[in-house]
Amino acid sequence: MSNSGKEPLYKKVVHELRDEITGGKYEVGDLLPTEDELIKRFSLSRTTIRSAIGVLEKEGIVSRKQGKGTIVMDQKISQNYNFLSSFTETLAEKGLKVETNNISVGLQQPPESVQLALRIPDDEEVYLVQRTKLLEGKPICFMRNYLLARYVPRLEEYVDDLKHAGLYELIERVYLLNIDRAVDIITTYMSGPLESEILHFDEPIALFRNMRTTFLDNGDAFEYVISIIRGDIYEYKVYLQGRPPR
Amino acid sequence: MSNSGKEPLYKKVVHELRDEITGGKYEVGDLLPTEDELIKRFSLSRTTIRSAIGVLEKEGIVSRKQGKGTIVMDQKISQNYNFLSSFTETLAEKGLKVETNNISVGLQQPPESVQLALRIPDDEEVYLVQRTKLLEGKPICFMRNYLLARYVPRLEEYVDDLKHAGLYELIERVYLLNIDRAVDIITTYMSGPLESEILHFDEPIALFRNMRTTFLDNGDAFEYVISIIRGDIYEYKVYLQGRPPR
DNA sequence: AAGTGGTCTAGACCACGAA
DNA sequence: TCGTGGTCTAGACCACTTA
Repeated sequence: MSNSGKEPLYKKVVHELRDEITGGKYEVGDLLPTEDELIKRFSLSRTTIRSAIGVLEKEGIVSRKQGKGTIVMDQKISQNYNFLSSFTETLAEKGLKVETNNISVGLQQPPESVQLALRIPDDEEVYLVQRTKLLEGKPICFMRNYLLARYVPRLEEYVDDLKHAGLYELIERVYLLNIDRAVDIITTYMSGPLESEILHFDEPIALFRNMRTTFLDNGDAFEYVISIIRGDIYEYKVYLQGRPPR
Repeated sequence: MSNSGKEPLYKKVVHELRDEITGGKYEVGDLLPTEDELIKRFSLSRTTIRSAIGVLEKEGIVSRKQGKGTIVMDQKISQNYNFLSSFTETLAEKGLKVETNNISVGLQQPPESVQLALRIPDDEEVYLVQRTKLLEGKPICFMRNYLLARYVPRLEEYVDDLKHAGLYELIERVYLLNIDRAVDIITTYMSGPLESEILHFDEPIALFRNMRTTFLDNGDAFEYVISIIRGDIYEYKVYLQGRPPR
């Protein structure tokens, strides 16, 4: 396999094999071609082929068994869970369109809980971005993002962009920051009057509260987000693989 | 580095480096020794060192940057989330002890929702295991596990073991099955009278409903579990890393 | 016994980041 | 420019599964 473009060879193998698997060339439980066969087919070394299969295994769409082969797993269960996606992106994958409403941005002294989550001193300023997410015109989610101000100077000038683009997209495009990991803590509680008003429902319902801390690729905490989500509409999918280390 | 024992060399490197990181030898944001330094220290090839660092990266406790080095991330955020743990194991990690109560086991024709989740015909029998989990003597969780009967024959004979050991432990020890992945779907709803009675609370509260489908390492669905969990006590932590493929 | 994936070596060149 | 991690080769031997 020649490499005229810039993409690494092992990634080309990943793409080709993933397309074949999701395209239905193999049934669930089928064996992928052996490593030797793939070496001949792509004219690549074993190391390269193995690193490609390693990517597919990490994504959960194949499983390797010594002495047996590489088994095709059910791709229905191995969607893009557990990757860092925004609320909008998650629903877009299901073919649902999310709009943003009632955006407000302001510079703040962070409350203590946010200082703790971001591990910052109490004189470090943060931006508070508040907005409502609508699914098919109806409010489904209310979000409060606290962002470290020193990373996103003059954020208020970009409010209009937020109406049409995602916050993460803005951060990566305008401020050239690399967000690559986060921790979500998900709890649930019964709605009160404020939630009823913000999300436009009448009877009390169960709500998700998602507290996310986002980290940059240098290890610094960068953002703390509290999302209040209608529990009667939304659900979380979490993909679990392997036993814990140790 | 000699290999007198059976453990692969790269895993020894993983253990040694992980111990150093969690033991506080490096601060968050510090650089790990370069690959060349580790090659000399362990007297191993670059490939082996890199595969060890790859494991640590997958666990989220380091992050590699081309041209810069390998950065130590905050191990507080990289606990054993997203690995396949039982309810009991998850709480045990926090130092909490969970007891099991009111166990019942029976052979059933599965309801349609379970047939769908496990992808089995409607004449395939399943065991239904029901039980209550207690945290410090108080009910916190009610679980209904549907297990494919052909994988766990005569399960009812092991009910007494379930009082003291976890279900997964029993399955791995007695039936020699390898469970290696699962999908959780988490929703929330308001409790009704039945939930109040089972979990012993008075006022209506918000509950988690966790629907887990468990898969064996051959790709077959094996078990479907519905857990009802008190939302005022429990929380989920999900560790997210990297952007989705494609 | 044969065939599979798992581990490991000793090199090579490339792409990126910082000085 | 130099040092870092990223990719890749062509081999070797081992461990596990199946027949």
